[in-house]
Amino acid sequence: MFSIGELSRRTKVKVPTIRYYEEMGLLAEAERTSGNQRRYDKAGLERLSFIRHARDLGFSIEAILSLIELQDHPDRSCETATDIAVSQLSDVREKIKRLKLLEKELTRISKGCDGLGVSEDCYVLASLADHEHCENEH
Amino acid sequence: MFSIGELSRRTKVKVPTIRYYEEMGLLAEAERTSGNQRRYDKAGLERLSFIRHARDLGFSIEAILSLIELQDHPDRSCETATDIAVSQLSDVREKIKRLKLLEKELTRISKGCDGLGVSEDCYVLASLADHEHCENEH
DNA sequence: TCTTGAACCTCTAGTCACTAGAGATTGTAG
DNA sequence: CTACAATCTCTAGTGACTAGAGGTTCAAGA
Repeated sequence: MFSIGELSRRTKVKVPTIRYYEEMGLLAEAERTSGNQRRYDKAGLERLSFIRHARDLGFSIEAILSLIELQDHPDRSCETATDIAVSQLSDVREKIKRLKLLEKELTRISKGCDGLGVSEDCYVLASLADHEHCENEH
Repeated sequence: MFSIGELSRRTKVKVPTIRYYEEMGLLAEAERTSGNQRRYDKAGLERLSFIRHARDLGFSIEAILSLIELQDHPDRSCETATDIAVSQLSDVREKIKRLKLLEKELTRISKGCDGLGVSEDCYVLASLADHEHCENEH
């Protein structure tokens, strides 16, 4: 059994975030000492690692809740879990696509400027003001 | 002179968002009719287009405020504007890098599942629980 | 001129996923 | 036994909006 601080150290999840996850129902309510402090065991550590990993992968709290519910009802099909992962994947791909367009435009914008003064028609500001300069939609 | 709704239509920025931008100091306080409704002209339209474009590119409200301040003091060097754009660009590149790693892992995860049931050791859940499965850091 | 109803106004509260701080209590090392 | 770090609960703040309540104004048609 270890404290919330120890759990935090082991999982790299901040203490207030752990309490927040508990409040959100991602973590079961922890056991308490006689003095009301939370104590955790291996199971708690594993569940928090799961949550942390899923958050790192960009899953929302809500999606993680579904995943956890699934874990707690192993009779159900795994399809839902796959669906959640697949939808997450398409989200990620969409984001990559958008960001690449932005990268292209930002590269163009930040290259164009000679640093001589805004009055000399700064390319950065002009580019942002005028969408016509863009080579792609966004 | 046109109304906030018309401005919204032309810039594709929602009405409450326009009011929010005004409150945040991104837009100057609009002129008002005798009945207290906002009226805008070409200058307002251009500034809002600028803001919208910058937001689309992922610039924060704060960054946009700096950019606007720069526009209002054309005596200053353009370097700051370039700096802001360059830092935005490196943010974007960092995000792309991270997302590509996630894409890889999510692809691996969502391929592994046969949909036969969570009890059969669902690959999605197992992968999320155990970081060791990852082929890369994150 | 009057009426209708869409568009406008302000204000407060909610969203997501935390983060920060106050003020009180508990656990533990020396 | 004493310090003091760590914990507790609670409230409020973050960013960039979004939603809703309840009231007012504008503009077009009769």
